[in-house]
Amino acid sequence: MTRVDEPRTDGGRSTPTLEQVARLAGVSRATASRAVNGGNRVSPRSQAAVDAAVRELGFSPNPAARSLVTRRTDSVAVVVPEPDERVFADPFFARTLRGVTEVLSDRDLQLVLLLARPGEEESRMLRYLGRRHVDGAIVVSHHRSSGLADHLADLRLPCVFVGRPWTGADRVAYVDTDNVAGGKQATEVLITRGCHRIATIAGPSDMTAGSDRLDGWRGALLAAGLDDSAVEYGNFSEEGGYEAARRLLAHHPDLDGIVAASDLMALGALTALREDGREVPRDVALIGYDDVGIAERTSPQLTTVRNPISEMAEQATRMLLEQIDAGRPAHAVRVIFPPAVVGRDSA
Amino acid sequence: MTRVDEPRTDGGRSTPTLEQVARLAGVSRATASRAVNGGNRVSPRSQAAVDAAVRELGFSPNPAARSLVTRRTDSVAVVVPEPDERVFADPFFARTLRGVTEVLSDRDLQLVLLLARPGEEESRMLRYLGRRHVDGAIVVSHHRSSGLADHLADLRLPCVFVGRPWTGADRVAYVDTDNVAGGKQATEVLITRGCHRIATIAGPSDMTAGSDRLDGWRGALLAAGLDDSAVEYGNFSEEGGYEAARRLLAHHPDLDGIVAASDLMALGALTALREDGREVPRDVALIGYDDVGIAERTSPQLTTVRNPISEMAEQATRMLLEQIDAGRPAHAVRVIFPPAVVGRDSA
DNA sequence: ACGTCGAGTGGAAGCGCTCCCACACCTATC
DNA sequence: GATAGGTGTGGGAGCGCTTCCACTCGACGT
Repeated sequence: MTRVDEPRTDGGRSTPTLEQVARLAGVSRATASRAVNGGNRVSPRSQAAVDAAVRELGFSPNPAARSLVTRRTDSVAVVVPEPDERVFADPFFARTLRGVTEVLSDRDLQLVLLLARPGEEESRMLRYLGRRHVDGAIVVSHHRSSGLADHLADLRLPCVFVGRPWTGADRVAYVDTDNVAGGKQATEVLITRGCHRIATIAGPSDMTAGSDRLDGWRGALLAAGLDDSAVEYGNFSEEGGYEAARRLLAHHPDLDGIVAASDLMALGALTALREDGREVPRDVALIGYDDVGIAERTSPQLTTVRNPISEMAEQATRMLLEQIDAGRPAHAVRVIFPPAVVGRDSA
Repeated sequence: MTRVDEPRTDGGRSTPTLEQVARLAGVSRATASRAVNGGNRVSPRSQAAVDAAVRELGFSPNPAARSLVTRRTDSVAVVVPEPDERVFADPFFARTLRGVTEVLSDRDLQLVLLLARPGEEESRMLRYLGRRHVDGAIVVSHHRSSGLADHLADLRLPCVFVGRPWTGADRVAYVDTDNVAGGKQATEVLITRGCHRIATIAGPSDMTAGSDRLDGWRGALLAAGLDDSAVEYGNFSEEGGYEAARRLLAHHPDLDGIVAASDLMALGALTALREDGREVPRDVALIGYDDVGIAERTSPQLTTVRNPISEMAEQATRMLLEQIDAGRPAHAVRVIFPPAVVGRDSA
């Protein structure tokens, strides 16, 4: 009984092709293709035959072959040009991602997460995008990020930025919150409260969110005729906030209000204030920014400014889908969401 | 029919193909292909000509066309069958992802992150994997997850699980830590300390990490001739730990030691103990698990058990690459890492 | 001088799919 | 009855790439 062994490379069973489906269903490959893709202009009879064949063979279309001809990949990238892994710890990022997947799942598009630290990884990422491995990209840009917006505009790849990019903001679409307004509102809360000496712990100056919030703080103070010299910078982290607060206390011992550009920095400030024997909000009123979970766990609970993160992400994704649908060229639209003060106990 | 060949759709400039590169370089498409792909069996002359043409045209190979023939996609998935977005907040996850990208970047493979809540999203994910959109998958499986291991084994898709899967553990490769040993070691710390009434706040029983650590706890107690009846379950979260600790205190007021299956749960227990007027570690010794950032921020600082998370992820990825390189069939290897107690102040 | 070899090359055959087109075949409409 | 329009269908031409194969051509042994 000499039996010729099955080809071992595939374990005997190679993946079925549309050709085989068509043959089994007794139709042409063209009809089988139509049936598989939603059944436009296919008779119920053929449709049923193809469906049965697909089931029997366990057929699933080869995405490479498909996108070779359709010129679509049915996947979009979420680009995170972030130097360190703290992004993950950042609830902002998680929510953004959820917002994106939410919208994407309606359309059966796949999400490809591209993490890239600046440098070699970033250029690899640009290469990846340049090959049009994806139909479009959502860029969660926290940083000045080496002209990513311009790069993508040059590539003519549909893309939407979450958060205004530093450069190339006029060439790509983006969604953002009005950070100037948010900084202003936060400051006004303290002004209304009767604070006279209001400091700020600003975010990194290489991030639009940081510098915009600082501008808002400044605008509110000037409008109220107050001094705007008490500024210290932090990197959005708790430690940064702690250090900045200590510097503020050293240079401006008379301060009675602090606007922090993030809840984590406010948390650090809280510690510094406590150490300095100042009670919040009695001695110093404090307001944070972001309202992503931390603010309600501090004591006192943090008054803060909330951004509609999920909505932003969903909006960005919808805008991306529009671009993808409406042919390649991107359009420099922008959508700005309003922030909202969430009053709690610290101010 | 006279065809008017006016490709306006591309705005004049369509992406260059290998054909054009070859023509410009004065070689055949075959040679151009070889030159582009590492230049095997290509004369320096041809190589230089092709390189120049590639640069001039800004050519980048079409990945769809390439994978249609090579049958590789040069990308691997990280699968996260997690019901909610807390995964992102989990430092464990972030570190895993970093470990994976670390190894992947050496090989110019792209990471595709697949998030899927059980249910519709999960079946979409399986479809995606079934189409062999990726060359392989790393599964970060926290859950009993509907027989994912079996599914993937059926698909004959190279894959490695991080954390032993509940079912199908004999059909897929996985890396894990020895959670039984970890639970045992943690418990032994308390025993050595002189605790007599040692309770545990166990992880969810639908996760191998949870049930293994519980087994370790039990084993240590029995070996020491101690009672193993003080068990409460939590979902690895702070709140869960708090509630579990309260139940423990109610049912076993004489307890003098608690082994928590996660640092977050230990944190919750810390609060419950404080509320109950018990001092840690004087009245009750407490030990956590994971050592991912939280443990050193509590007061007292948490004694805990550390897992080599990055190493696990890197190992898993390397194993996946081996599978991918060595043809399709997966091999049911397993690599178990040892946990290590990190002594701090709480026990 | 002969064969032999390996390096370098181009022709051409696909990979599996979509979609244009031509062609039936059926109603409506005038 | 002829014209128009719609529907379902299959043939076939690619999409852009890799790779098998056949071939040439110098360099080398004998």
